[in-house]
Amino acid sequence: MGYERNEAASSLRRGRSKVVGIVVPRINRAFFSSAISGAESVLNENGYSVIICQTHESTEDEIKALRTLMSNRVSGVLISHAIVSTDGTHIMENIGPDTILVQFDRVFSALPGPKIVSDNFRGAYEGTRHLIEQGYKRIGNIAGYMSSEAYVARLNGYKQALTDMGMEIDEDIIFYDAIVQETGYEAGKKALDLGCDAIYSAGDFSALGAMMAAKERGLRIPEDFGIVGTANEHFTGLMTPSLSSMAQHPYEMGRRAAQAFLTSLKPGAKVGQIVVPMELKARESSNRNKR
Amino acid sequence: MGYERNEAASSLRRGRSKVVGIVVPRINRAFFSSAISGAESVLNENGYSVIICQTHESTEDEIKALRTLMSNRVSGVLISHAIVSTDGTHIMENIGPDTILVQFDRVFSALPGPKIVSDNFRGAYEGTRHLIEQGYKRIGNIAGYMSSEAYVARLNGYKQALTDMGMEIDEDIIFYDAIVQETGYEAGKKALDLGCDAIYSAGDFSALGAMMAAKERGLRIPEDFGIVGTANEHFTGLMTPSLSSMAQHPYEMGRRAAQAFLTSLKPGAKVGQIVVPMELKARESSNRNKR
DNA sequence: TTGTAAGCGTTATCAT
DNA sequence: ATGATAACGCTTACAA
Repeated sequence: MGYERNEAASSLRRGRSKVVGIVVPRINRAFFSSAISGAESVLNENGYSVIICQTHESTEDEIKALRTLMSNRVSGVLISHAIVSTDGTHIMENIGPDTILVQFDRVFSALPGPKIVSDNFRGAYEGTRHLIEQGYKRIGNIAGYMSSEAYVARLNGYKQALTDMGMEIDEDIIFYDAIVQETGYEAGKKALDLGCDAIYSAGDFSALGAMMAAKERGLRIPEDFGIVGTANEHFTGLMTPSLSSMAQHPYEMGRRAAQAFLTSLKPGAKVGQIVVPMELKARESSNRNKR
Repeated sequence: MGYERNEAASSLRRGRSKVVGIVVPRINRAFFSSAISGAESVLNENGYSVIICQTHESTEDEIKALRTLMSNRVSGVLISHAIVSTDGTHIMENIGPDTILVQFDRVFSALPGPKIVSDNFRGAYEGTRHLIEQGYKRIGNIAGYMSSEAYVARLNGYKQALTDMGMEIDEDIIFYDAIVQETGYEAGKKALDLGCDAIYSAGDFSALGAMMAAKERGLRIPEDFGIVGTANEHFTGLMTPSLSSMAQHPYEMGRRAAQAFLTSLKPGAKVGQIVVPMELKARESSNRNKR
């Protein structure tokens, strides 16, 4: 009827806006843009708009984003924290007492509220076991930052798989803080120097770097050297050889995060931790038994 | 001083919120997420928040998104329209008279306001000329949807290059409405049947499909068949052979769109069309003169 | 059931 | 210059 609703007036009166804030390190990262996409879809269906903030992996920007969202009186915040944020106190200090906080992917388990995480332990476990089953004998690990619980879980999954399959854990062939292509390349070279014939990497870009290192030494993949990455980035299926990877389900995780927010809206309803399974995408880089 | 600003009250009073809406077909597409990332960066620096809406390539959702943004009294809208939206009347009908409208990438030149576009004509021209210079003799074209001015420009650039280099334009080897991998694959097969030894594609995914088709027939790339795509998607540099592509600059375009909004805020200031150049990334798939 | 009035916090305007 | 006041439009509580 030609009438146009004014959300600002509504928000002012109710003290809450029909808006949910999403805080991520970077929007233009496949994982996060898919998660945002999933969250936006279910929130829109339920009458909520979405404000996006990127933190550029800086704790300072994270605080700024939270402040902005608070002054917009958002009903909820879905957040995946910056890798450098080592604990969640700054989050608790900058979020309103009745703003619903949902963490996803990178979470602080000490903070209250719903958390949506990949089954990082199991994923890393399966990725590593897959390599062992393919006959690789000395499997290195490119680990991420130990400030992130997700990377800690992946490291533990890797270690557990080795133990369960009767292999030794050798700290020399675990490469910390390596998640980009360059650091993966360096880690790959060191791993080769130390006699590795395979690597499980907690990231795809670092796995790509390790593959470059192996190719550079003239090794055949997967015959001489096997690699499994993590995240199932789009490029993994397109390269030659294609890169095996533990797939996460970012779109689904975004949807779950949004749903967790919606159910938390109802008084009394409590959502705990939701674990989304990971899935082995076995491709050429680890398929020694081809044919 | 413990005081927390209420943007809702401010928006109500001023009739405008310090928020800009961004409307794109899909957030989780490399081009758009980078453009959003760029826009968000400059808007945040200037005290604006960003509300993101995806239209899923549907005109209906596009209208819904615009309505949501209007009820939030956003100061501006940065939009890249759905491919099926054939004209911009629905945009003009659903946007407030004093909301600043900025179009980017997919634009309707009939609509008023700033427009940020890639130099699609020049880009396609250079991509095609590059193939000719590499010695390919019969160059097909995978074109997109003619409802989009960007794809029309790319088609025209392709034709102009042929004409300028003294080659015939053959409508039989121009494949319309093909922008995804499957349609590119089909187009590739037909192109081969019709004697093409190269293809310029208006998209990277369709170029990938065409490459698959050529590989399937046992052709060597680039010796027997050359390919240039468009958009410089991340995977293009990682595949084997790597795919030559005309790069767009989405992050930069997002920044420019945001800047256009900010300058339009000043009364009297008019921003017209901003053309961002494209850049040839010549890789293996078209490099016949290797060595 | 339907209707009326007060008040949310900011900002523009007007009076001091 | 500084300070008081009214109004933005919606929601909710309360009255009819």
